[in-house]
Amino acid sequence: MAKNCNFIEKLRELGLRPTKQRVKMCELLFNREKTFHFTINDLVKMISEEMNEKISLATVYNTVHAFEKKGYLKEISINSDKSYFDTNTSVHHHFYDEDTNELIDCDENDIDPVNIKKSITGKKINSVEVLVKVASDNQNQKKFN
Amino acid sequence: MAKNCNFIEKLRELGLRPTKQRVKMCELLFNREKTFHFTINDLVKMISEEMNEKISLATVYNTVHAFEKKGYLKEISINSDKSYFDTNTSVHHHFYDEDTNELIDCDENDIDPVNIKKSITGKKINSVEVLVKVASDNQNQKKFN
DNA sequence: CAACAGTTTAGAATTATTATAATGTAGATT
DNA sequence: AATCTACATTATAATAATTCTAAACTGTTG
Ligand SMILES: [Mn+2]
Ligand SMILES: [Mn+2]
Ligand SMILES: [Zn+2]
Ligand SMILES: [Zn+2]
Repeated sequence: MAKNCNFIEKLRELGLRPTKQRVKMCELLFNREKTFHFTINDLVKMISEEMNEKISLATVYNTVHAFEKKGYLKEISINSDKSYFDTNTSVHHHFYDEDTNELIDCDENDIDPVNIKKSITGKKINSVEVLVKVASDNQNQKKFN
Repeated sequence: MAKNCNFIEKLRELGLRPTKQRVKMCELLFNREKTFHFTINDLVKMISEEMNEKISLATVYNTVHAFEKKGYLKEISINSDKSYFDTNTSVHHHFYDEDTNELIDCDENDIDPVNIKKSITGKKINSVEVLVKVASDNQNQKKFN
C-alpha cells in the first residue's frame, strides 16, 4: 500500500469496507517510510498505545489476515511459538538475531541469487528464501555464579 | 545417533537415563537408514501404533526437547501452527511442498553455497538455510462448481 | 535392598489462534 | 433523513499446541 494517504480509497478498491479499525491499522502498518516486522502482540500493543479506543483482538487477527489475503502482509515463520508478519511482501531474505529475536531484511545486494539445481516434477517453485541466524560473538563468555 | 544399536549405552553417555520410553523413542527416531521430519503428533501416532504401552504426551515433549538439547534433533519452523523436528541435525536446505505440507531435504549438490555479503557487527553467523516453497504446477486449474 | 535423584505421568495451566453469535455500522435505497 | 442490509466488530467460548505441576515411580549408587 502507498505511503501517506487516503486509506479509505485504498481499502475500498480492495473491496474492504473502510471502517475506522481498518483505517487505523492501515495507518500504523503502511503509513511509514520503511517496511517492518511485527507479531500480533506487537501490533495490539502499538494500537493500544496510539489510540484511545481499543480494537478487539479478534478484529486485529481478522484484519491482519484480510490484509495478508489481499497481499499487503506476509507471514514469516521463524520459531514455532510466535508468528511474525512483514509489511515487505516481496520475496526476500532475512537475518534473524537469536539474542534479541529481531528480524532484519536483506536487500538484493546482501545475498547473491541462490542457485537451485534440484527440481521436483509437477511442482513449480513459488519462493526461495534464505534465513541467516546470527548471535552475539562472545566466544569466551564466562559465567560467574 | 548411530544406527542399529545399543541405545542404552548411548543415552548413558549423554547423561540421560535409559528409561524404556527414551529407548523406545530412540529406536523409532534413530534406528533407520534415512533421516526424516516429524511433528510431535506424528511421533505420538507412531508410538501408539508400534507399542502396546503408551507414552504420555508430556514425556514425548520432554524427550524430544532433551534430544534436541543434546543435538540429536533440530526444530524447523515452516508455518506457525505446527513445529517440525528433523533427525538430520546438520545445517541443510529444504523444499517445502505447500500442497502436501511435506518437507524434503536437500543435499549439498541441490543448492550452490549461498554467498552472504552482509554482516552485522558483533554478531556471528550460526546458520544459513534456504527454504524453497513449491506447489503443484497446474496453472490452468479450473474449478467446476 | 534401601535411599535418592532423576523421570514419568495425568491433568491443569498457559498461550496463540480460530469460531460463534449477538450487536453495530457503512453505504445503499427509499 | 429514516430504513435496510450486508458486512464488520466484538466479547466470549472453543481449539490446539505447548508447558507446568506435583505426585507417583524407577534406575542407579552405595
Ligand atoms: Mn495465516
Ligand atoms: Mn523447542
Ligand atoms: Zn522481511
Ligand atoms: Zn531436514
